[in-house]
Amino acid sequence: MGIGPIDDDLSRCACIDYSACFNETSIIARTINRQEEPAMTLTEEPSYFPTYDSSLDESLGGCIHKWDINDNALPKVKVCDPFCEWADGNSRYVYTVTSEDARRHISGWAMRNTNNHNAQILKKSCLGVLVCSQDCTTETGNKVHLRPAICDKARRKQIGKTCPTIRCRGRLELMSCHGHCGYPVTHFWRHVNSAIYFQSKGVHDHPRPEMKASAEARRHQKSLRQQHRLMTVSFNFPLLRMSIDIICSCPPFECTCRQNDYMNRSPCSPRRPKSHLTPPYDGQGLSSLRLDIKASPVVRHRSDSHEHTMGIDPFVADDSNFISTFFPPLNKTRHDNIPQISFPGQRYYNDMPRTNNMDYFNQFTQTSARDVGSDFSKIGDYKPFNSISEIKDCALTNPHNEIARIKPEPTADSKFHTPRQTTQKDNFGIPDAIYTSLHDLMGSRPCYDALTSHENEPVDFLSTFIDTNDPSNNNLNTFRPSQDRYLPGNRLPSCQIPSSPSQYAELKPLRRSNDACPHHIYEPYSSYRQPAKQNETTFKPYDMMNTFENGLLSSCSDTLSSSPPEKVPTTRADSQPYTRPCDNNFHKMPCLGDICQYPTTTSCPSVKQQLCNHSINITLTYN
DNA sequence: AGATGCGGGTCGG
DNA sequence: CCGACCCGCATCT
Ligand SMILES: [Zn+2]
Ligand SMILES: [Zn+2]
Repeated sequence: MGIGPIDDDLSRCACIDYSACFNETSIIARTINRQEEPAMTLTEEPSYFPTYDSSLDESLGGCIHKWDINDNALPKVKVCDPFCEWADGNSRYVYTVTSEDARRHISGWAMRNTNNHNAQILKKSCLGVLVCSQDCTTETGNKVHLRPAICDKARRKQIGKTCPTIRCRGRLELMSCHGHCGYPVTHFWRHVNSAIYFQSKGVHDHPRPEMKASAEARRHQKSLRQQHRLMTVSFNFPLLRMSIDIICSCPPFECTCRQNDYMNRSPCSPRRPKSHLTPPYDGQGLSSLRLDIKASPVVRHRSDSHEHTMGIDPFVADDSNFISTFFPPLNKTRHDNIPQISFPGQRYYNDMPRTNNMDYFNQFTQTSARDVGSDFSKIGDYKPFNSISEIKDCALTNPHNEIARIKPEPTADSKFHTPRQTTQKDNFGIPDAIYTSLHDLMGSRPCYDALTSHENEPVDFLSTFIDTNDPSNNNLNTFRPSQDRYLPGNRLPSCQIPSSPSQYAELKPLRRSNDACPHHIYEPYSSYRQPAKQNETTFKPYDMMNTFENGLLSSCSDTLSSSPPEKVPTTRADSQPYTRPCDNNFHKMPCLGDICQYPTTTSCPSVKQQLCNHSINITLTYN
């Protein structure tokens, strides 16, 4: 049989150096040869490759097994074979039970389970490979050889999808395997004699699919994108209601959230919002997360890409960072490397007659204030700002303003005084309706960074974190910003527990579900650190523009990633310590330190996990 | 969601 | 009867 010698060589290669001999040419050659072969039955395996075993030499790889997987008794072996991921041909191996790959019946080929009505022998058949209908070549010069999903349903979804190659309009097609007399190549696994016996029948007549890890990584990316789509913003003017959900990204049935009490949430259900941070709007008081925008054409913003998030700084060195983020000026000259983005309500914004973005900001804030009460007069008069600097001046000269420019009328009715309103905190001139929204959205700290633009501004950053009127936060007086060396302008604190300075856990990407958390979340300081050339403005840690571009907001990790990471030594021994309150209430408070570092002896790792497992879902509803 | 394994059932040779 | 194959279910990651 002409096919014999060829496959003999290939099978030996499969044990030794498979990649060196298995290529497209050999596949074609074998395919042609097999087509010239007379028909054979599937049960005549020994005659299919008559010279296979006898031609093997132990010196060529040790493939000397002559048993068949169906034999009643399989011979015991003294030395097990090294695991072969790309077994092909009529190959047989005996693996040790300590081989994880063997235990899991791993194969580079996409093998699906096949019922052979024999519980003793696990049978799998090859699914082939997904190829591009136009047989395109990727930018790296490779052909598209995707791994078919093992799940039938998932595989059906794969077929027909657009080729992943950029600028290729081809569709994914399934190149089936016919390597075993027209049927797919089959693998057999049998656990006996304290070993794992493997046998392959047939020769794959198709290229190898991508590695399993590669397919899993792609699937993971897909899931991340889907998660971003959840953040899609719907704009249906005029009434906007903003609510915030904490979305759990724990794998279903593996939710670890119930182990924690971060943000005082109840145990979550898979794929369901865990809770609403949004205080329910009762139509009486000021709902901090309720905004209003005047009527406009319906705009639906959908973005599922955030590739440009990293390394782009939309916050140029002017003072309209915050405002222009939400309401960018139409004629503003932007940095060349800054992509022009779309944002929710852009059409309305673009169509709005005005001279600068302040008009829109004022209108935005005014209508926001109007909406927070059923009767605008109950809230107070609104004095529009004339400039961004005025906003900041207001913030600086009125560090404990109740609501900048929105002065509630004195009233005995406490229903108009939500904790947000009565809290003496620096809103940076941003009306509470917006400020508190951002405050809640960004876990306080990014909001602070976004709202300040001069590194030497006196700030009470702590007040931006928490409600200091809350009696449960009294002990926060010990919580002071440090003169942190990581940041220009000493603008970021370094969270440290003085009593255990050496017990900081390096935050590394966690395995499994926590891999969804980008690594840069663990290097928050690198995100905050400014390139030297950008010394005119200190902030850029929080990229609100990209936040909107990405569907308003993705997760805590994304909000902390905006600049090209400039590695900063993370030596913590010399960082300025501050006392981090450790009562239960405080642990509910978002804190930059929560993102940065934790003592290993506290429950902070669980919080760390929370930060990775959760994203914030903002829903904007326009009536 | 998808991988993986199990097993009932069907169909054609 | 055998092997391929479909499908649903359960479990795990
Ligand atoms: Zn293609
Ligand atoms: Zn195959």
